[in-house]
Amino acid sequence: MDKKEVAAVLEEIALLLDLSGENPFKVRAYEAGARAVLTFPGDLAAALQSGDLARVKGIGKSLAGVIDELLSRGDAALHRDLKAKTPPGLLELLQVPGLGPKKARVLYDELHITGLGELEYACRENRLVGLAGFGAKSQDKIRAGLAGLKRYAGLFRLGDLLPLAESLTARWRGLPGIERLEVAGPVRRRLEVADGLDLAIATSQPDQVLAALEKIAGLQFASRGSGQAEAALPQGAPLRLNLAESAAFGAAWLAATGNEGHFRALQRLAREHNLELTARGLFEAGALVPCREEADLYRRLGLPLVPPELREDLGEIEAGQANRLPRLLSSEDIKGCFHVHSYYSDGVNSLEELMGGAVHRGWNFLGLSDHSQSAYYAGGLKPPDLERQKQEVEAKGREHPDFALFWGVESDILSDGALDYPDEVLAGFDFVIASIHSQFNLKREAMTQRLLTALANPYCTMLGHASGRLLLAREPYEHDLEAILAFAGAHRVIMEINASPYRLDLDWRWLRRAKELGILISINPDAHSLEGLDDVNYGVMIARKGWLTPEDVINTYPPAEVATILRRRRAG
DNA sequence: GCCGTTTTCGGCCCGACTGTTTTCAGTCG
Repeated sequence: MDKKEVAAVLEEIALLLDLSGENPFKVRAYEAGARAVLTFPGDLAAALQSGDLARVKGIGKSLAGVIDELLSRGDAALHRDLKAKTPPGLLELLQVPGLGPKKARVLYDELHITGLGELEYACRENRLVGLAGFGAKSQDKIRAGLAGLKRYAGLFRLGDLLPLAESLTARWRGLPGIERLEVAGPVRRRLEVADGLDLAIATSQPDQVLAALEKIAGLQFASRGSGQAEAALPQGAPLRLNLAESAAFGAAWLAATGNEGHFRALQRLAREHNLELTARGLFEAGALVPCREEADLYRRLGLPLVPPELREDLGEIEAGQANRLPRLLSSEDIKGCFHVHSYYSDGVNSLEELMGGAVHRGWNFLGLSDHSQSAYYAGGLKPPDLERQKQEVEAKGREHPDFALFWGVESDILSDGALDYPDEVLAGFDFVIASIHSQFNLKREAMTQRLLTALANPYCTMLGHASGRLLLAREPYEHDLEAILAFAGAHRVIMEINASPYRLDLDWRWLRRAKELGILISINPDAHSLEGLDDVNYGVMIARKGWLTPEDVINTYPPAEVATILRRRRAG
């Protein structure tokens, strides 16, 4: 077990203890232990052996024992026992917004509810009203929460589907009968959420391929039509296969990639050229025009290859005809990033490690930004912590003169729009990311005003995760994004694409508008670990989807120019 | 369960909001 897995078990123990009504301080001890494990700098097993782990704050005798069990056997008796005595389905209830351990426990004890379906039924029967601590409003809130969960059912984040797509294609390429295998569908178009995974396969033996996949991957193809087959992946997402002869692969891949509007527009264009385009191929007077590549097909229609991210029927065909498709940003253009958390707040790595991670990725700058003081739950930095961090940043700067480490902060935007430190403290940072992390339920007007007040602060360099959404988990707060973008454009406030696959916020649908307004974009991984730095790639996908070029994105600028841009904003 | 010590037991404990209450518990970030 690695640190992450150990910490996850400790967290689940905390949750299970909480559900069983244990002493809240004991619960907190396991939560703190999980954090301590996650942020422990060295090797866990070695530290356990040497006794170093027992000296870590937050890890006492009991936790050290549990960790020992986890490392040596892969599980722990306490965890097993708690799971055994917790009714299955009780954990599931905690997904519902507004339902925590206490209330979930009441629902189980009083109504014997152990799952979302039962909970929904109980709400319909009006049975929650009258339970201790429940009333009409809490029942309504739970019902709304359940409806929200249902709305998300059957949808999956790009951040889950894309790695899955990559591992499956890597495994299946080269299977007998498969001449070519490519990702298609919304995942290839880099939509932030999708209803499944589409693959396009070139083969002259579709039956043999499907049989091989059934055997090797344990798939059961529920439907199997002409050139198509569908199965449920073990991970829960539907897998749709589109099979075609190599000579028609271009059309099959294009059709399977979509979107529908884009493909239909191409079909219309084909008719204008006296051609017929279907998922089975491109035809001229009934005869197949061989197009193995999508590019062949676009060329026949008088178009350059439209990058898959742009295929949303949002003017990309017209732009292609006018030869005005943008030179899209790519991961190779990235030279660094902002919005990285260290172990000073809720990240797990040291400054040295994070800088190493940046260098390893071929970057030459990094913008460190831990949480500000009001973010208690995330270990937000008080002024003395800032002083310590500043000294370390300066020391690192001297040690690594070829690398630019910018010192910043992710400042909470307080409810009145103020930032989380006085101006004289803010003035000490190289940059400030202003973000909302609490009080999400303001009315649209008040929330917009709050955001505008924050942006009007000259020390606010950029706005973090503008909408506050969590994909498939939390809707955006109410706000007038047009007004916010207009202000940002007029006052040179940078807008973040939060590249965490849980956020992807700004939404790509607003990026062309942002560009129109002259806004500079920063692709921010919101990294809490070294691996988190790679989330920049999701930001690049979203930027491409929003037609952005390297010039639109601060991550592509050399460090000296970045520094100038940061200073310029302050000068007003 | 952990910590710290005036050392083996008492304290730990953010702040806002909501909804259920009649002074507070639960939830959330």
